[in-house]
Amino acid sequence: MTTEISSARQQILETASDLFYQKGIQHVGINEVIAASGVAKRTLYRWFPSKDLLIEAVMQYRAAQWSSWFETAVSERGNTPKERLLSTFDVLRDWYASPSFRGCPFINAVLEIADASHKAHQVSIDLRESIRQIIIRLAAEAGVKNPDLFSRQYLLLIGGASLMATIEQSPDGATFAQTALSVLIDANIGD
Amino acid sequence: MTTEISSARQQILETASDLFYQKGIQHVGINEVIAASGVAKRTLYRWFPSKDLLIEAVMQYRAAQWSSWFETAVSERGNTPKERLLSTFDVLRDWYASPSFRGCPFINAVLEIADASHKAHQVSIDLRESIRQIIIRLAAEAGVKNPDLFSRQYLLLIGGASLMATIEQSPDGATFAQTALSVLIDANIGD
DNA sequence: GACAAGGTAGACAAACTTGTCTACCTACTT
DNA sequence: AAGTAGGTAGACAAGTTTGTCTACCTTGTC
Repeated sequence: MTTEISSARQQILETASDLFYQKGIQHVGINEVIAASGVAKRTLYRWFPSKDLLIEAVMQYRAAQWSSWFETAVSERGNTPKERLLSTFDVLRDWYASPSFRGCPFINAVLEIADASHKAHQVSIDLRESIRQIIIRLAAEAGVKNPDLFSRQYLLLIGGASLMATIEQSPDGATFAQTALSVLIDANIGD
Repeated sequence: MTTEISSARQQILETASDLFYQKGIQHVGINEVIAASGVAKRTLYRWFPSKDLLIEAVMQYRAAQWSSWFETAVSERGNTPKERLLSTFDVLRDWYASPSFRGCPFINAVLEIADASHKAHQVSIDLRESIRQIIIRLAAEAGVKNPDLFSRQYLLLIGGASLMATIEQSPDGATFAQTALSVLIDANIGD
């Protein structure tokens, strides 16, 4: 067997990830994933005993990818803590403006699945918390007085910007958020 | 026929509205709406020739209700323009804290339907615009220098707060947003 | 060679979904 | 009375969805 065949699980995961994101989790059935990934149904169920488990695995896979991407992109921008904070919305604006953007997959999943007990819901909560921890660190470095409150306000802005990008199909939310964030930073430094 | 029977359409609309909101649009089939509303299938299809048309009608119905409720609640609070702006998040916090809260129906619908060409998507866009117009008016009254930008930042905050309430099941996002909004107001007045 | 692991195609089946239709009823208007 | 409008119960049907299963293949290990 070649490497390709021994990575059927990976192929399924990536294919499902793309399809779920592009069309919506509830709009893509497992037969579509099978057809697009080129694996047999037996194989899919061998690795993912149910659709819910596939969804969960996909969300975890995407969360790991997104976190990695975000941390890397942010760390490569800005020279000062404040710049780095603001640059996060430059990173996001690029994402929102990309042709394949179809919303934040972690927000999408929670609302599409509409079940707070689903494991994918917890993945979203965990990801938000990891974003918040990044922001707390950057905010503290920038001398923000209350990094905890600031990080929660940050989550509001990032959520709102993502929604604006999704609903109004405009990446400008990132710029509005950046402007607001700059005001919040200045209001919370130096007093 | 009694009044009750002549309002079958209204009964369907209200029942579907509740079910779609509580369980998710894609998770409720028309047979469930029929069973819960007590109308015949023939009657449902008489008034709503397809599920999509029912969804559209429901979203329009909810948008009218929501707008009315929001305007009224806001107009009854605050004595100054700034207070009125901030009070919007008091109104929203109460909503987020209510037992039946399950997210913003207009955000939910867009993400659940996952089709930008669906009429319900436009309903959400229009509602956001109507919120924005309310905020532009209040902001101008408060002396905010750039009501347009401010109103867009407001949309970010209201979207983010709704998501926080939905995903983290915490109404505190409204408080964080209120704090941020207060800073934004102060930073945009008087210079 | 025998067995295990991982793979293939796709048939099968129960349940669900949306929408169409039959047959009938009630109340109102002309 | 006849016709219209709005209503009832629910059968029917095609298509979709998730999951189970049959039959077979390839590769690697013992």
